[in-house]
Amino acid sequence: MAREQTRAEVRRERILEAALAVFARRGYREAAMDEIAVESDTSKGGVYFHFPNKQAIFLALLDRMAALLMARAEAAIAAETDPLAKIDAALRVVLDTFADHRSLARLFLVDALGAGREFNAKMMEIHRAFAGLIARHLDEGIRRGDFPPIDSRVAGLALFGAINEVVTDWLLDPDPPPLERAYPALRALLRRSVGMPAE
Amino acid sequence: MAREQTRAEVRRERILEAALAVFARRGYREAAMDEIAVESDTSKGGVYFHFPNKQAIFLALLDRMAALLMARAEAAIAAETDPLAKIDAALRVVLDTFADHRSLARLFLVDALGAGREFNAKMMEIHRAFAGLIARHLDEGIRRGDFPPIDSRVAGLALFGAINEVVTDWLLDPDPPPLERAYPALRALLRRSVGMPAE
Amino acid sequence: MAREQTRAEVRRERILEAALAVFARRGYREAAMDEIAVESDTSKGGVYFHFPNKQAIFLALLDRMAALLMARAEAAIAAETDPLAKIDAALRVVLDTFADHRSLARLFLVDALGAGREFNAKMMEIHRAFAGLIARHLDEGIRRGDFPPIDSRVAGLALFGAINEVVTDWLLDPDPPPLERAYPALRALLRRSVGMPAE
Amino acid sequence: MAREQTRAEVRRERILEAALAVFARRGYREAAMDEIAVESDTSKGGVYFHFPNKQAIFLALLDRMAALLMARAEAAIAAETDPLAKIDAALRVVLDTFADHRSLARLFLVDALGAGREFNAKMMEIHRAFAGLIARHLDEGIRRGDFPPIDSRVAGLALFGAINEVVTDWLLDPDPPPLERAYPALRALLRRSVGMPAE
DNA sequence: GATGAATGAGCATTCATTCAT
DNA sequence: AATGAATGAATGCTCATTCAT
Repeated sequence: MAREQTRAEVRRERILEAALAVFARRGYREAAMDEIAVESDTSKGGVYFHFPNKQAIFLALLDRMAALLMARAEAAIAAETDPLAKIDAALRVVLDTFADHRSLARLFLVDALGAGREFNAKMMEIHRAFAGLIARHLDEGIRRGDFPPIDSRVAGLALFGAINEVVTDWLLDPDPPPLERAYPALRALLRRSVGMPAE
Repeated sequence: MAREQTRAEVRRERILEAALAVFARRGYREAAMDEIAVESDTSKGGVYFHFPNKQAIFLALLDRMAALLMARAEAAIAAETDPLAKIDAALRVVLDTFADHRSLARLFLVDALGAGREFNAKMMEIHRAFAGLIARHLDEGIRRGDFPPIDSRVAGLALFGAINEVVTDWLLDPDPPPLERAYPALRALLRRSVGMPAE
Repeated sequence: MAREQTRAEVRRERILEAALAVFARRGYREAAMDEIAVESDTSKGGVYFHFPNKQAIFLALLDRMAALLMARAEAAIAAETDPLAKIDAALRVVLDTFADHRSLARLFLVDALGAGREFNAKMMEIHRAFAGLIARHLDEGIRRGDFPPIDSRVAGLALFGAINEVVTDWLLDPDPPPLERAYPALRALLRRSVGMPAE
Repeated sequence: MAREQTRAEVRRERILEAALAVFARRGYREAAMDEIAVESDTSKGGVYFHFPNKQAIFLALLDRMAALLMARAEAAIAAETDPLAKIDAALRVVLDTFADHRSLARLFLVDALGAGREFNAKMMEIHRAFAGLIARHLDEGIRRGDFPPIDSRVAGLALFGAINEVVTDWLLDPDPPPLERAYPALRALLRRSVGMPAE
């Protein structure tokens, strides 16, 4: 039976939350453990009791955010049956999630990539997870004859990258237009790229 | 007639070269000015005589690399007349250039993004320059009736992002397959995305 | 009852002591944080844990020395009732204190002034505190009819400056005569300047 | 016959002027040779051709300013016959000169003292020159029976210091009242200190 | 479990001075 | 005489990590 969270778990959670805020505010390199400790209402030693080092905290956050986004995308996809509707749904979820959490998205898409080579492996894993999700649905569409055949690994990456870039551009723009505005064009492009009519 | 480079220009060049090597080896944050000085066979003070700070060196390199890549792509495009051939040519140039300079590409596509928020503006500028190049040719194709209409700004970003992601995946892979292998699928996808047949 | 000093307080004290020695030996600008750390048997980081920067250490020392000197002067003054005796007592304390701590006096009277414009405000504050002390007693003497009236603010500064200069001359002299030797003349001058007979 | 200044002399002069401006603006330590070079419309190498090092420039300026001030004071004194009038005249000259050249006075009275121990000897020399000037006139007054006897060396220092402090206080005050306002009180004090009536 | 203190390697930058041309 | 380049020692400060209590 799931007991109440132990005190340790609560503390751990508080640290993660604080770290997310600090990383989002400062970026990975600029974030100081001191600040995370203060923001989580703990001592520096306390933080190190729960996490072996700074990297581990960041990694934990990456994992958690990736899992969340994946789960949302999967759910949205599962709720639809039509392959085109699935594409639409997933795209919408991703765009909405990022639009709602700008600084988080920035951390995830921009800072994490260059946070240091130690993160490269993890980032590859995450990117591949998303690209793989797309690829799996492509494969299924291809199998069912909805889409013409294509190297789904590369295609998955490419489609993921296409969305990524549009979001990233929006992230780096100091005075960005609403992200939704990119939706129709992106949708048309993605559809056509898999052999469907834009509309 | 262009006179020989002055001593200062030669030195400046040597510093940039050395910096490129060091940045590629270590990433931006890990690169030490000391190492750049040693590698360029200069003193630290000498480096600072030619560049005001570390950032400026990195920025100079980014600019230079972006210009080079843009020029190559433009040239390849200009050499073709058929819109589809233009796409092929540009894609090929980009893939080939990155494939030939892996660590440079890594610096450019991966490290630079997260090098610190001071670089975000410059990165946006560079990404937009490439996306804009694609967008211009899309617009022309649309105007000539080759492609169906689309929001070319978003499409340019998306296509740039698609290529980017494929290259980035290859960069982060510690044991990557040849990058050319991705070419056919990427080509098919790009073609279809602008309303052309895959073949 | 005052508990024993905490470990932190002890360490802080040790750093201040070491800093005083180093500043006195080298002057403010030449003093290196490294040296202070070594001399206080701490690490550089340790010093920075207790003080935010070099300036703060120097400021703390200035404050402390000023307070000490002021307290001694006040005590000596309080121990006398006759206004002339008060002047004598204060003058004696100041001269004795400086004579006993030559390098400290040098730091205080010579180096601190030119340590950088950041210290100007603090130095003005300290000088004014001493001049103010003198001015207060002048005012009282004037009120009691012991001295003829005068602008006590200016007079306080002037008298402080007079003592200052005699001490400073002694400080800058590489082979100085005993400072006490200046006492009789200084005493006569100060007395006369406030309208009292030299003897 | 004094030929026109050689080009070298002109250049030397320009450097001194520029240096004065820079030192007055930044203080000794903060002043960079680079800035002096630029401000004197020369190259750094050029500056070093005319002066062996930074110290030498500062020393030259100190000498020149001290000589100027001394000369003015001597002239003012020589123009009077009455000893009291001489005191008044000299005091007035000093106060006026400093009031007219605030940043220069700051350099001279504040920064120079703490510019580094290398300047201590020179500063002692300068201070003693002024104190000596006062002492000489005191001695003459004593010899003529105008003033009661006193140790004129100490008295000279003290009187110089008194003026100094009043000026210094005015210099360090970010929002100072006119310096002349201190004149009457200072005058009364100085007169009394040498045994003369305040008025 | 938690804390405050302590550590120390690491680093960008400054600047007086030198010197080949 | 003059210049622009080059030098390199010097230094304040940061920060992830450790550890005694």
